[in-house]
Amino acid sequence: MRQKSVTILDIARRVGVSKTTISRYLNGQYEFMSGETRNAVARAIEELNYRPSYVARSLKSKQSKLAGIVIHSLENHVIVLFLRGLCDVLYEHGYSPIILNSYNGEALEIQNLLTCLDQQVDGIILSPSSSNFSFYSDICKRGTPVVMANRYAADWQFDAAYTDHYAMVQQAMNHLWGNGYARIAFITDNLAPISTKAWREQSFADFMTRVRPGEEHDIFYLPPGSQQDLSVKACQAVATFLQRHPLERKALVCANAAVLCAVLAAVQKLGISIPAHLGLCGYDAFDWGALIRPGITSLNQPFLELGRAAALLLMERLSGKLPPEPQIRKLQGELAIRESTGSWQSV
Amino acid sequence: MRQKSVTILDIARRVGVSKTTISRYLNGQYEFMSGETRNAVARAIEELNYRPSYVARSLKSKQSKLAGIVIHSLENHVIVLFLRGLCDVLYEHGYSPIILNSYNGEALEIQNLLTCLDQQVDGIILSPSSSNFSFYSDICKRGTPVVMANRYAADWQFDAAYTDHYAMVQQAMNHLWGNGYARIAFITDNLAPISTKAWREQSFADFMTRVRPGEEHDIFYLPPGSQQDLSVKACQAVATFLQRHPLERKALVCANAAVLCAVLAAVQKLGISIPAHLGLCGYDAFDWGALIRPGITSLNQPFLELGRAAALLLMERLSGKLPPEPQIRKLQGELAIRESTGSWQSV
DNA sequence: GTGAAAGCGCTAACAT
DNA sequence: ATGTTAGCGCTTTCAC
Repeated sequence: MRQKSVTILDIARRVGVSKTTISRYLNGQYEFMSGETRNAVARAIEELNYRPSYVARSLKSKQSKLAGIVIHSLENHVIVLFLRGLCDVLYEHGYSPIILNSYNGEALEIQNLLTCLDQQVDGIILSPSSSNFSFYSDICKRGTPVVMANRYAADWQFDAAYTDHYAMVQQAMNHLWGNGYARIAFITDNLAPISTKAWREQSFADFMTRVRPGEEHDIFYLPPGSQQDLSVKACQAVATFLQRHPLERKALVCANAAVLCAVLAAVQKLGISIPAHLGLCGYDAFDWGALIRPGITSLNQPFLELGRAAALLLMERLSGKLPPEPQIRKLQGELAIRESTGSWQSV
Repeated sequence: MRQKSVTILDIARRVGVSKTTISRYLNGQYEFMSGETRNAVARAIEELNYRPSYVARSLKSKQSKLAGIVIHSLENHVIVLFLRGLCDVLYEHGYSPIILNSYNGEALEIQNLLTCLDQQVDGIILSPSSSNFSFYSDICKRGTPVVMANRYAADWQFDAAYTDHYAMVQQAMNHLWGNGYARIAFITDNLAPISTKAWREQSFADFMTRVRPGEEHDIFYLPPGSQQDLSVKACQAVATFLQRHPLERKALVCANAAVLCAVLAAVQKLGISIPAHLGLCGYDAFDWGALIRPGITSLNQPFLELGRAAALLLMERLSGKLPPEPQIRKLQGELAIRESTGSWQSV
């Protein structure tokens, strides 16, 4: 059975003052009481093991000290870095995160946002499942601050923290091209029209247009589907690419970790040797990128910092110290160079 | 500015009934109103876009629909599986998780538990940072149900969901011994005295005592420290083990993923070939265990199911349908067999 | 079938 | 420096 909890009134009675004084004490307004009562209150709180109720507090003051985290998916393991980054700064500011998984679905995402509002969160960090934002503005009208994370659209009127995917892919392209890979292909999947994925592709296309003006780009799309399907399609893509440019040094840039995995499976199945036959650059292949032989060169998003930045942005917004315009925090990723994009050995 | 939200009173006024009726409607007590009013209320709620406030509700009824998740650490990537499992069933039951990271620290863990109580969560799922439970019973006295996850101690008076590590290690030992590995060593780290880690060691020791009665066990302890330190110590351990039994077929069982990584680094540095010179069995090496060449045989904990089981246990406890005695859900892990424990090729 | 009224634990405007 | 009082939005007892 739930123990009857001690309230502000119990403290007040014990000290022999009114609830107001206790409330003031709790809110640090010590200038409104004598040092004597202040001590007495402190002692009573200690003795009765009193803890203020956030629920009662937020009913009145509209401050729940809760932050809603609505996340597109909890499928990818690296997302935990993002979560940790969030937690790091939320805790520091006395906030607790309510984590809601959208399972990559828009309907659930909306549900989750509503749940946040229902629970009276002070602010929301939204890592959206798509770039469709029609509903988000509705939420915004409710007055709860929203920070967009990991995704971005120029016409959003939201604070946002995201990775500069364009710059990341440029970095990889420069590295590959500079290392003598004359033919570079891009391989991506065809999932939801996500802004950041489009950027990666655009970045690739822009680079190729610059270094090989007028030529068609080697770009491959993996259809949505099971891991199995993906791997079959990846085989075809890799084989096609290799045949298309028999005499030149080739490299493949993967648009994300799932695609990378499919390509790795394909490479193994086809008996292709990396980087001898094909250079390979992955995406978000953190620790395991280094464990594999050969090590996989990878574009790594700064997930921890992304989480930190998003949470910090929310905290700043809640503090009211930010100008009213949406604030943007664009973070740079890192190219971890390993053997898979090394020099050409022999075919 | 926060938009003034529509309350139960607004609905009541619009329909021309009292707050009570609306409240009854919200709680599904339709037997207390005419079908007519019932429809009218439904319409008004729809039209005014009303959403009940969980905060107000929980102030009165002590039901926040919040579950506190206090997790020992957010460092390991696989923990996300556990979280997802939790979320899966919490959402299903209309609960939202507040996730609190203890950063492997007992003080923070206590903080987190208090935060849970402060936020009036209906129940807590605690993945403890140690087996020291003196404080937990205090929490329990407050009346908030607690489910222990991932750790277990026989004298805890808590519901619990955890992996049967003893059986898992036995599985690995049987596999190795059956495959002709005559010398099997166990390598673990020396961190917090965690029940589950002790079991793994015990399971190893019991097996060895059975198959090699009277002989000393090959067991190695890695000291706490940086990734670097770990790797140096792992080198020593591996080298020692190899020298100790020059003529026999040898295998190493790693107590967890961190140790496995250190051993992999050591193996690479020492130029040892797996499984030719040394069989290797990891722990919790999920996807990447299969990507590495050779693939790493691994004992995998059922994290997703663990999360599900813990959450389900909490839901059942909250429903009041469970007998008062602590309930235990012991889950079986799986041995994923790959090349690293394959047949002996040559030395 | 429906409503009035008290109150959950706290805050804050307005006294004194 | 401290108290009175009226809520916050909802639930619930009791009355009609």
